Amino acid sequence: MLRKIEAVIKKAVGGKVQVFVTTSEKPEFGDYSTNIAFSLAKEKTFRQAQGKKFPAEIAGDLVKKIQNSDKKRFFEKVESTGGFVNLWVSKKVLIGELGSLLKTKSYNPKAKRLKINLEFISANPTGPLTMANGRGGFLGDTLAKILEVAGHKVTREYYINDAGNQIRLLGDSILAVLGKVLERDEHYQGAYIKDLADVLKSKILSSTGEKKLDSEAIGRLAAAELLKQIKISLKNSGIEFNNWFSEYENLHKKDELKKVLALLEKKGLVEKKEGAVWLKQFVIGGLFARPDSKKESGLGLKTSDIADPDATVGAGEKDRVLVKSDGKPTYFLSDLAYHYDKFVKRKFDLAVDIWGADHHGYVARLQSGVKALGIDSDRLKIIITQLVRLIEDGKEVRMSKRKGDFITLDELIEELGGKPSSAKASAGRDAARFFFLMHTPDSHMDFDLALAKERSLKNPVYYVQYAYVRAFNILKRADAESKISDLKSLSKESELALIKELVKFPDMVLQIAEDYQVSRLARYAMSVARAFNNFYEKERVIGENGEVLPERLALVTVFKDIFARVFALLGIDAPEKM
RNA sequence: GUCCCCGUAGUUCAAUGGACAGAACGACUCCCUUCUAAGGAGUAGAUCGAAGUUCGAUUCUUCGCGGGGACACCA
Repeated sequence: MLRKIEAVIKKAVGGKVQVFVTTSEKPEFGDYSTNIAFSLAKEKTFRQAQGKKFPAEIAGDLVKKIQNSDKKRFFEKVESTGGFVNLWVSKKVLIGELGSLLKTKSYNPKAKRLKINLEFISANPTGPLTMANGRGGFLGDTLAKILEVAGHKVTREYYINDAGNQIRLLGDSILAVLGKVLERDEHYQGAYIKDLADVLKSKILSSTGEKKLDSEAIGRLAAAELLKQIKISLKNSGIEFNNWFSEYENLHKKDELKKVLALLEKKGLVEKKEGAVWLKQFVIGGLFARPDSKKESGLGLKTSDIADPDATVGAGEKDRVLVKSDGKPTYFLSDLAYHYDKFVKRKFDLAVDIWGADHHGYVARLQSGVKALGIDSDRLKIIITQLVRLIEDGKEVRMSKRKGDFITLDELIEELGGKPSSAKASAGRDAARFFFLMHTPDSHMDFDLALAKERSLKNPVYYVQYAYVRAFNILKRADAESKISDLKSLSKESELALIKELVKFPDMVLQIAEDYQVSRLARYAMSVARAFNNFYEKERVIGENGEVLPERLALVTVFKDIFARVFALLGIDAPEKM
């Protein structure tokens, strides 16, 4: 819709100006508005042609131009106030838009279809998924769905760190429980380690001689076991993946790390010193120099949401170890191999990584490492989700995965709604999902579990779902057919307001696919629900004698259809009763 | 010490550089002979401070002041 309006205005105004239209926040400023007069006032060529004018004057001229060229009555009203041009779209256009919206599932048929690798959660298989993993998980899952309906091909990937120190440590931790090695401070602790020891006990104790399992082998067995549990948690949370990428199987076993190392050596970017192999960060003149920090990223992402490599590269970045003096590769090297695999071997146009805040210092390193491999770092977007702090009795509770002291995702869902196996399973999932999706990843959230539990009935998700239930009930009771064209006879304020809100849906999807601000969708759901509840209170669809008003029934039908799509993207239930 | 994120209503959070800074919860007033009141209508209530850029700054820049996080031959 935004693009259609922009096109109409551009045509009316003529010339080559960029036209940006936004939805208006207040009814007196129309349905949509544009600040084009302000931009024109500054424009050099415009000044030369028309002389210096104030925005308000220009806006007045634009209104006349638009009115004169709008023969088909696209707009019902065009006004200017304070330099803004405010637009009221005609009912005919709105209804036409809704009609075509109902018929389509793709909101951007003309879009360039990008092949996107979206990697999220990727929690080490050394313990259950935590509440914090849920934040990135819900974000990734919904972002993937939005990118898909916006026309892109998305691979949702979980990177399994099943190689390296932490796997040996996991195996060691289990041996410690079994009394085979001494307990150490750095061992993973918590009840789940004891459970794993029980499960793997006979396998470990029966292995002898040549086939005796070492820490790493045990760690790998344990990791596989934990991964099974992680997959169950993901299923309960409604988070889907379609690719599981094992570091061990796909990179280490295939010698991909060595290949990437050889590539870097060939480029002369590698140095051996102090018994280790290093990646030199500043060897190519200007390669990592700080470019214009104000430049827009290709996707129009907000720099505050996407860690900006240019902000830190050059300032603190230094040589980094790729291979340790004991001959083992660092995590950095395997990450480079992993991203080389994404971009070069699997040919993704774009890789989006969602990481927890504890990794944000790593962003610059990986970005410049990817650059060193000769890959345009604009193709790698890293989204950082800030920490979720758990508050209890007004004080922060420190969570540590290693110490086994944390709230799992399963526990969170259960607290908010009921056991995953129960009939009300989806309630907790929906409450948790909506809660996290409402907030931007930037916000440092304080999460008081007791309060969340107490307030779970006040969670906005129920408000949103309740609106859907109301619509469903009307349709069930009415038991009649209606057509989109029936909408024409609607004229009440609450009816038109709802139509205008519904029409925004595709714009919303496309905008999020551009700027990744997923929280907009949750907020949009709330405002649509509000518009519907308002309509519901004021106008009856089924009269007191049971007669059905077809035009209102049509509106309810459209609402239910679009709302179901919003729910699907958010990954929450569209309930028929509550 | 260096770097990153955050600072908005009593609370938890919103706001592509736009108009009178929005919601939810909480507080206070009203509204159930009506399709589920898990609802609707209304009232009160906020941009950490100081400069700067701009026609216009919650947003961008710089400097303070608070809170959180990261700075390994860990992952």
